[in-house]
Amino acid sequence: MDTTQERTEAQDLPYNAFAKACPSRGTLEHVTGRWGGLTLGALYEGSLRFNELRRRVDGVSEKMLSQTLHALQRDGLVRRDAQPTNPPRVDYELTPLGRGVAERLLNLIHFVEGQMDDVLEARVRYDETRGAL
Amino acid sequence: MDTTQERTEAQDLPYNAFAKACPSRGTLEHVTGRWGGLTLGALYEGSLRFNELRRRVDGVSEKMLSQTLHALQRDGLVRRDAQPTNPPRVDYELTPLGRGVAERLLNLIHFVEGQMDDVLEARVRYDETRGAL
DNA sequence: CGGGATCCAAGCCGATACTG
DNA sequence: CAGTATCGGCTTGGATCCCG
Repeated sequence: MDTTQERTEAQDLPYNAFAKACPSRGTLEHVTGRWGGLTLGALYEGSLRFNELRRRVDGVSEKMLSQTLHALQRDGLVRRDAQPTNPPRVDYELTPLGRGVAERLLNLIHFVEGQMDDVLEARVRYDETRGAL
Repeated sequence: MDTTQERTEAQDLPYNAFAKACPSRGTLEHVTGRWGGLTLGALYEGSLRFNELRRRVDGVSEKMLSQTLHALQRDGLVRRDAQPTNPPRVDYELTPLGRGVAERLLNLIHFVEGQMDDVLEARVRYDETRGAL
């Protein structure tokens, strides 16, 4: 049990996202960023080519997808497999580490999707009371 | 069938975050946004006051915390409990819905924290090969 | 203490054009 | 097909000041 009131909540763990300087925050932001999560989610079903991915992640621009992919690749979550053919063919797939992240992410995504009716209802109630002012 | 080109695009599932127009994307962004995840995570252990929360979520500004809290409250994930005392006391706590989201979020956060050594190592490898150019 | 309002810098991100 | 480079608008988000 916890006698001290100062809980860092992870005295035994080396990384703590709640601390400003922790590097896990950066990775978390790549992963939960606007396109990071959807990109990892899309790749969970299997490897995809650049433009396939673009169509899957509806609304992402070339630039942002490219940027997102680079960040994820650098963090070791995505692997890039380029064949020097003509026309070029480049496949992106999750690393084992990426699969672990994507799994948790999809878990969250699906949960939220499943609760959207409640969320939308809550919004209406909120806007009724607050928006009336 | 769908003769018009304006597709509501979720014939089998009610919500699909991969579709550009799906409202779940908005909620997902509140939840996975820069401060949303950490805020929900911090509240998972119990209700907190505004400035307690601010200290927990290291680095967040008043403005962003306030903004984040409003969005989460509107989505029905956080409840605000204000006592009209002097000085004022306002407690924030998760709703049952918020607990469900926070659980999945913490799952992701802890997983990433646990893999940071691998991530950092991957970054070094990436920078060695690509940064050398 | 618990915020709201404002100003301003940094960056996110899309559109476009170009390369291999 | 698979990207990179650049420009520019719009948003994000921090700092500051203010109020109940």
